[in-house]
Amino acid sequence: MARFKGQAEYSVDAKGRTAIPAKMRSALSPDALGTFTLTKGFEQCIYVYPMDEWKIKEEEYGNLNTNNRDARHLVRMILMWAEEVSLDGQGRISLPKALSDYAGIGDKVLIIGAMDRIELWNPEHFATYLLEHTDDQETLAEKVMGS
Amino acid sequence: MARFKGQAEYSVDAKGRTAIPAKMRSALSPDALGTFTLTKGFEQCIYVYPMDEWKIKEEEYGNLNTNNRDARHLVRMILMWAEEVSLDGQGRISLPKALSDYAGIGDKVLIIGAMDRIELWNPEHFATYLLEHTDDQETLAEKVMGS
DNA sequence: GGAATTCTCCCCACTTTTCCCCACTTAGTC
DNA sequence: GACTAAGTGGGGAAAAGTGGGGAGAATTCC
Repeated sequence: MARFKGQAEYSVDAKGRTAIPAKMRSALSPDALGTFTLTKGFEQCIYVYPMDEWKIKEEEYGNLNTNNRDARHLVRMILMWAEEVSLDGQGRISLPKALSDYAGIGDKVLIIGAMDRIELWNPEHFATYLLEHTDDQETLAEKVMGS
Repeated sequence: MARFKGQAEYSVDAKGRTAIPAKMRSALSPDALGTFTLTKGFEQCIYVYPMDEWKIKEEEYGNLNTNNRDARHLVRMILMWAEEVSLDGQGRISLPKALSDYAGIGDKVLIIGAMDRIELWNPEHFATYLLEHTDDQETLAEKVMGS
């Protein structure tokens, strides 16, 4: 499993391309073949899954019971936004317009490593997000991992 | 498990590099391969985990369910600050800018051994921290380890 | 159906940063 | 007091990030 971490603010050029940090590229499994699936993330960001990780997610969605209205809806919502992109010779990907609109990404993007995925944020949105979630780490850690 | 101890005030050069004290380097497990993961510590310092220790932490985060809002936030908060660095030929690491900004580290750094991790402090911040936490060791020991 | 436009992708070029290596200074040891 | 190891500083090659040109495919418009 890929383990992404770290943060970086990169620019998005006029063609809608942005580089994936070298540190994260080197964390990629060779199975990913330089291909990612981008999709709508929670909290107005873009999730970037390496191909191999995405396969696992896809599997999970495939196993949901499609007779369940909520499951059906969830799968639609996730898949309709999913888009496959590949690294170019310079280690960049190009952001699909629908997704960068959703995330409000202009000419700057904040790239965050979050375990099995990379997240792309509008830097200002992220700052706001941080202000709205000020729970300190100790409390959170206790809530989530405690016991 | 590595057991770091001791303290030292070292300089940070113009390129943002700082040496890891030889005493601590020799306490490293060979499994760490001279690689560390730096991350945001409590009380405005930087935590430095040898790679082998970090792997254990990472494993825990990887098992969290990212469909849970709090878990998602926790993973972001921790991993976005995590950065992997390696010792150079002279036994130094280079401090990522985001972290040295957070810790307010300029051209001097206080290096403290703290069991399984090393901590990096702005020397003045640490002095202030000491003044603000004047409970004497006996009282503390009783509070924490008593009974 | 054909022409024009747009879009995508690949390649090249430039700038900045990072990393590796060499060298000097200081401290500690025999 | 010389030798060895530890800490500090800097030069230069290599890699990473950024921007843009141009060929070819796809789309649109007439």
